[in-house]
Amino acid sequence: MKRTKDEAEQTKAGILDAAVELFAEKGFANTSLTEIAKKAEVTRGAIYWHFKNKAEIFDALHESLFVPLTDMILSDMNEEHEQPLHQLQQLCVKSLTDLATNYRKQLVMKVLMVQCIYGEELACAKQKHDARKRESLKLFSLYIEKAIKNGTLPQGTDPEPIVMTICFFMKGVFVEFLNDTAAYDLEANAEILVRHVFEGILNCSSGPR
Amino acid sequence: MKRTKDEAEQTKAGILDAAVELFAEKGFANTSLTEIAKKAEVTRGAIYWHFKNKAEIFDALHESLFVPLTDMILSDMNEEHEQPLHQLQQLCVKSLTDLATNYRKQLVMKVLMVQCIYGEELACAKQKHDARKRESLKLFSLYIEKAIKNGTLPQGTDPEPIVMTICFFMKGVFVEFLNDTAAYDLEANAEILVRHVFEGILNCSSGPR
DNA sequence: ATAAACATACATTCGTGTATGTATGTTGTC
DNA sequence: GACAACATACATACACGAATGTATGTTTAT
Repeated sequence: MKRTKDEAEQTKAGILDAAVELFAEKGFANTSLTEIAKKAEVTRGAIYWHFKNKAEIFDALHESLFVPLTDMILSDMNEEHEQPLHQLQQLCVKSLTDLATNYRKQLVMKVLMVQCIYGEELACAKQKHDARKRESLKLFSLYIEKAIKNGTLPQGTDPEPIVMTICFFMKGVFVEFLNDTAAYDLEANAEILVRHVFEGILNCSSGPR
Repeated sequence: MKRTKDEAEQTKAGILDAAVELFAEKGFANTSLTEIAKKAEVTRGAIYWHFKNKAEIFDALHESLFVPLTDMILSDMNEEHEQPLHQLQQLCVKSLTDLATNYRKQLVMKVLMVQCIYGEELACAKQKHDARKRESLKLFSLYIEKAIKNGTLPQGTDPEPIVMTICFFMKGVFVEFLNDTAAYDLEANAEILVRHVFEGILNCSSGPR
């Protein structure tokens, strides 16, 4: 029972859809290929045709998300802004509101950030994940250094604790929000939350106690 | 081969030690009772004697950690402080430095916060976990409301976004630090990090832009 | 003696991976 | 444009190991 090429792509997409929902609900390790097949209304044969194994499904989800993300950040970097800190601040707000309004992204991010454990099986995915993180850390540092040269932050400021603060905070928001999407109105509060942190950084650097 | 009572308690502790290290390293789901038994130099029979199943080992680890924690917080609450926000700030710093200097706590917290997935198997533990979280959320709110009555924060301030900010931030620090303990010098940076956030809250509430 | 504190052995389930079957789309050829 | 030849897109069936839970054996403290 061979299908046409379009139909095949459709079943592959269906498998991914079923997988991401099950992963997000029960976790990667607690989801079997049998369950995925059942939800996608195919057999395990179909899954093994399109993917090498369960880890490759995970990889496909991972890849589907991070390609558009890096594009967004890079295009933002190109726009020279006279207030680098505000630019970074807006980037943070944007990524939060984006998350809050994009259901698919919520599902995938939940799988990647809270519903999986990067052990042996996902070693390959973990490497990519860490690489992405290092990239964004560098980007953050760039913004901060720009702000120091610019004069927004005082000369001689150490960028590292600032980057750490922003990073940790953003991570916390992601994890907590994804853990129970209905518990917080992230879209409404994103700007206030981010402002809290950035005001603190500004205030702390200019006049430490 | 029956052992004396002390010896029995010792083997039970040995099982817990082996379990927490394996859980922290490879994750709860990716660790089998056979591996735990091997590391603890006992057989699975010993494990099933002391624990009903793997979930009960998890539960024991969970319980061992949170009893001292709540004690600490409650004793802190009893000391009436004239600056509630500073009190909360110091509590945050203390819990971070405490984490940074307590290896055992790092292991257990890593298991609880990043190396496990709360599915069916751990439903019981999840309930307790959530209850603890709600408690600490209430406590946080109490501090903030105190600060508002006290005048440290302006009248009419909404406590919720403030609590959210602190919560999210602390969660992020925990998760990121536990994810790679060697990557950050948390003990050295705890105070600066926390100060960033609290300064931001103060500054934001008194004079919003 | 008896029950605690395990070790050993066994049954059973579950998930994976692979091998194979099979029906259908696709392509080249005349 | 029709038909063979082949590749594709799965479904089915089976073999295998791994993990769990339990039943039972064995030793020793009390």
